[in-house]
Amino acid sequence: MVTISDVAKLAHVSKMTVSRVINHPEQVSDDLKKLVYDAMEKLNYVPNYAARALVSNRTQVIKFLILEEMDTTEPYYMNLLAGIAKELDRNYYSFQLVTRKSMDIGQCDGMIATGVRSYDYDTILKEFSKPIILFGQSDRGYDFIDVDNEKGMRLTTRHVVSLGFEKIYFFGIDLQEPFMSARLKGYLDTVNSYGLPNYLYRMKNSSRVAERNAKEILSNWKEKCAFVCASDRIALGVIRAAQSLQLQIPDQVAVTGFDGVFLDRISSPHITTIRQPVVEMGEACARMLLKKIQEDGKSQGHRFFEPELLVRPSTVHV
Amino acid sequence: MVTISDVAKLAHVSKMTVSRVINHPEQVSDDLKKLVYDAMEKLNYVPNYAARALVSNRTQVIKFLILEEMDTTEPYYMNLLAGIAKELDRNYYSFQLVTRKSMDIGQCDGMIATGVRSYDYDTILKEFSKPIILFGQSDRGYDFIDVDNEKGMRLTTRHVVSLGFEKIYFFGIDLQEPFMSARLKGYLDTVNSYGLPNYLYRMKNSSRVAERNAKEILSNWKEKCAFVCASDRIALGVIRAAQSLQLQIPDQVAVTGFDGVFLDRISSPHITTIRQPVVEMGEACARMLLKKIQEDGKSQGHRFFEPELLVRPSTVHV
DNA sequence: TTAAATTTTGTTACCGCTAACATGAACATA
DNA sequence: TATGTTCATGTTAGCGGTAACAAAATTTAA
Repeated sequence: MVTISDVAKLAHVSKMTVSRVINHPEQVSDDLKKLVYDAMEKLNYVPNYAARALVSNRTQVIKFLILEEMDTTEPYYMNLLAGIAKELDRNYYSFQLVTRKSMDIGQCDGMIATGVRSYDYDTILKEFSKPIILFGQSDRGYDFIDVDNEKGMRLTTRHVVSLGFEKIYFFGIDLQEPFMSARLKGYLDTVNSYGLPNYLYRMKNSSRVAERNAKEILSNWKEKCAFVCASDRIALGVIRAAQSLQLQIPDQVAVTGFDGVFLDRISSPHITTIRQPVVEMGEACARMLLKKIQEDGKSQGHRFFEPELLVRPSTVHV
Repeated sequence: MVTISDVAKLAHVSKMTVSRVINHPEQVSDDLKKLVYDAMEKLNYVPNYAARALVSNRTQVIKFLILEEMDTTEPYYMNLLAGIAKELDRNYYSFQLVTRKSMDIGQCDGMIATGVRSYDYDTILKEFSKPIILFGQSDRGYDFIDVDNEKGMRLTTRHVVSLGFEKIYFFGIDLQEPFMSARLKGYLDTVNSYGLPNYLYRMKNSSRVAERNAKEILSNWKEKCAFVCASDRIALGVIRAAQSLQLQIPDQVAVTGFDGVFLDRISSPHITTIRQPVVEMGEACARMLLKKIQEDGKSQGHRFFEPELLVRPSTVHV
């Protein structure tokens, strides 16, 4: 293994100068810097992060806490994880994937938490003293990253309005959480602004439940209608309901989802949905957390990502 | 932060004795051991893994290399990851999620690789000098973990035979890899053993492609037939094809999948499939890798997990 | 009883790196 | 020329832990 001492020897400088070149290059003269860089290159030097972690009293580990039941949300998280991983790699951090049960195991420099529900604040999050970033909007003053949920739902609702639908059902998730309130608001504001009536339904985020509910509504179908759903999973159920009742998609029934991760493309027909740039959001989470760690826990605020409407055959003919 | 020295002071012993209690307790007398344990408890001592990593020249990091396109396989990997994470947590290891591009970034003590194809051996794997475990069977002498693919396919094929189907299509994935050969063999051996003809199709692992192929076959449907598919994704396509042709599932057309992760339950009807115990397999991967690291790279052989047939409405009435 | 062997415990040095301080050179000021 | 002031570089010590050796305590053998 090549160490800082090897580099120092080859460059005929002290270890400290090499260390400075790496961490505070502005303090070193250009001549020496060049010598050191050349030596590093020649020896293929790679810093030892365990040593650095030891001296700076850090771990180079961050935790990713998933508080939701994972199998209801899997495909979504894999992308998020990929984004987080990408940014962490770049900074020589590694991560631990933890759940409620395993979150206390081992040390870390900070945490990204997702699937946080109201009741988690007092139990899980309060205990945690290291920097933390939430994935998913929060109204408790925590730093977070999320897509602009309200705007996303405005986009889908406006989309079906523009297609001439006047009976527009909202199929939401039965959670009293900020992201759902925002999506609901996006729907309500839009139908109100067009002077259309609203039809609110809230249910478990499950394709079967959505299928059942949609079937009931559609069983005595009379006029064309649209379902704007709070998730692709729910949209999937609605599509199946319409198909089993032999209703034409998208002419008699139009359906929109939310997320744009995986399920929208598994469905047939593909689902018009709001794409969340999940990978980029993962990167942003990691970046924000690393910055927060570096700045000694200073609050980083929040950031909403721009939602993107993907128009697909569940609302329009190709 | 509580260190080994704090414990030593409280227990009135040397640092070394504390270290020994942790790593080689058999070398310490019971009296001192008790003193040390009490002190550790009282102070809530947690070892510093960066320090340990430094002195033992390890990183406490393992990499998880995904060589497949991730969005074709996401749901599967999330579970695998969960399993790996669980076992690593227990051993105070963290991990890095890497791809072809990022695999050289940072150090590690070993790697778990998945989605490995024939051409990867000479390019990616040969370069890597640390212990490595493959997820997915291999015929190149690498240590690996997989489900018993051959047996899994025997189970689904035998299942549809037992339901009275005599025309049984095999919808495989167009990859010349050991796992596919094994699944194919499981199908062929079974139909042969019953004196039934075989019908082989191989295609991209995509529900759309499968849908198209199945539609062609089913468009002039005459007799009841079954499709044993090499993935749930392909099975999903076949089910959609049958439904769009108004064929009754499971009476006129029966369908089985493979994997039992996520997609089997997204489908309607749910898919009869082979459940792979993916979480446990992930744990096993991690355990095997840690053992290999500990034993200085010694070969660990391989392990096949038992596949489990899940019977669902895509082959039988509920 | 005493030397030798064995077990238990302590001391030292070092893993690779960096903060804090020490030194020395270059330049400005009086 | 003597005396600060900067700036660039080197020296020292220590982060928390463990291997290797040394010393002390105990057991065994003669």
